[in-house]
Amino acid sequence: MKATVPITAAGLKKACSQCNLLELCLPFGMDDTDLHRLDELVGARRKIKRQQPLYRSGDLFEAIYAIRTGSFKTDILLEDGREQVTGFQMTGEILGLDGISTELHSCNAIALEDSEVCVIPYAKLEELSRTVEGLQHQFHKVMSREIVRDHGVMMLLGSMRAEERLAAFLLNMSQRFTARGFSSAEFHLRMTREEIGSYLGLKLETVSRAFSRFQVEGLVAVQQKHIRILDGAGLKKLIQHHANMR
Amino acid sequence: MKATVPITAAGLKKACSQCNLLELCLPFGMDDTDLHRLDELVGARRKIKRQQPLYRSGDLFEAIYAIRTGSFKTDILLEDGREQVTGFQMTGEILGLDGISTELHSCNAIALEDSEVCVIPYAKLEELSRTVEGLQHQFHKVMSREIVRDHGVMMLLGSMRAEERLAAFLLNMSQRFTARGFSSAEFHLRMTREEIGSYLGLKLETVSRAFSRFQVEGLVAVQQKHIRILDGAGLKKLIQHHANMR
DNA sequence: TTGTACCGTTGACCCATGTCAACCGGAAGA
DNA sequence: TCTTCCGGTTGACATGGGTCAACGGTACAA
Repeated sequence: MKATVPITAAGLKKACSQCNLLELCLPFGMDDTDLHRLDELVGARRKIKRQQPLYRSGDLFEAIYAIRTGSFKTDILLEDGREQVTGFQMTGEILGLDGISTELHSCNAIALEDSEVCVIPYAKLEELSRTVEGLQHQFHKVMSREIVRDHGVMMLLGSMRAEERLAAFLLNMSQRFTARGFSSAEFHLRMTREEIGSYLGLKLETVSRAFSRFQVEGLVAVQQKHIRILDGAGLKKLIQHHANMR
Repeated sequence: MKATVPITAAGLKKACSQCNLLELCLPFGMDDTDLHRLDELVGARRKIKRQQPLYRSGDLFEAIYAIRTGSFKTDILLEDGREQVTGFQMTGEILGLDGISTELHSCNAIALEDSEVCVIPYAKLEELSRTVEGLQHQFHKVMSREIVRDHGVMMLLGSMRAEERLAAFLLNMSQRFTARGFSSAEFHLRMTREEIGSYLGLKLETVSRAFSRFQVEGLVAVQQKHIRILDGAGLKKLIQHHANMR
């Protein structure tokens, strides 16, 4: 099923040390000497077409992936067809950490647009991180950050109301676009209302209505997937001042 | 605030290699030689009284903890007072992984009963796992398992109805008691209805009502915190066959 | 052992969000 | 360029779970 995926093999050395995603990705905080040793780590790049899976639940786990271009969603499917989107990933972020525990992937990673990832063979990563302290430390931080992020989502899902969830989602996206050098106020969402809804534990109609209400209240300008944040402070207030609900 | 916590310092060597929680805890799957090297890792034990924090959000991160006896909850507090319980932990499970990313803890860990933990200084753990492959690998698995578990909770919170959530919770508890050599059918919950509710994204009344309904339907016998599972298969069906909801 | 505060249960009512349905516009493919 | 279909919006209505309140039992502290 995932057989004929193009591997742009590549003797392209200097994978990490010359990558402009440095500050966002695995090598963050590593010094120059360590950094150059990282170059041997990245095996190949892989291009994934929009809507195609990078890996699927049940696939053998062999590598983690760093997103070079594009974006992904990860989701879990229940037997009865229900889907839960567990996250959206942007450039520089790491995919596949779920596979380490059982050596099988436990979720699907689907490209939201044509994308490219760096393949980081896991065995190599463990080996190299035994001698390169900076890598070891950074890798642990990446995993821990994922855990903290997930706890934040649990907070969203467990204790916030529809509008608060959407506000938190928009602020989070804005912040991540900013970190990548894009506008914090204006951006293009790559996912559908349904995918946002699944992520936030809401139906797509509820997401759509919340967007409309935000628009009416002058908090954001929404045109399909194009979002312009007009009052970020207002969005923040929405999250904080809804005391004693749920 | 956490100043006067008793540290049962201890020259008690053989911390891990003689611990009966071996199969559940960090050393799982490590061979004898590696195991003995682990003994140097566990610095001290620490006793925590019921309702007391092992650590709090914002505390400096220095160590992770393995639960020797007792149990804990982890939670996040929002400024406005809302609480989200992000997990319940039992013997052999690891606490504190959230702290690695920022070197500050990002949640509170509160003892649900008088408990004891093994303190594993993080710097030492990183150092040792650079030479002990088995430890490195096992530690990564523990972190990854936490990520997978969190995704499961997101599934609960995002796509399941109240009774499904509670059924999933009970089955999960049952399975974890079984793994510890206790009855899978009869156990004592250490947390309140409110804490269960917070974890499952429900109000305590809803949890209580769901328990009552399960009782009426002959799925479980509930007497306060004492739970007897009468029809585990029935609980499983509840989760799976509620197709096309949410 | 006794007292008490907390925890759990239950009922009545209400509201946020889900459900179902109709319609519209734009992006992708022919 | 044309066509089609998917994604998004909006309305009307249904309902699961939240809210508020009363009460009873139990486990913990003194």
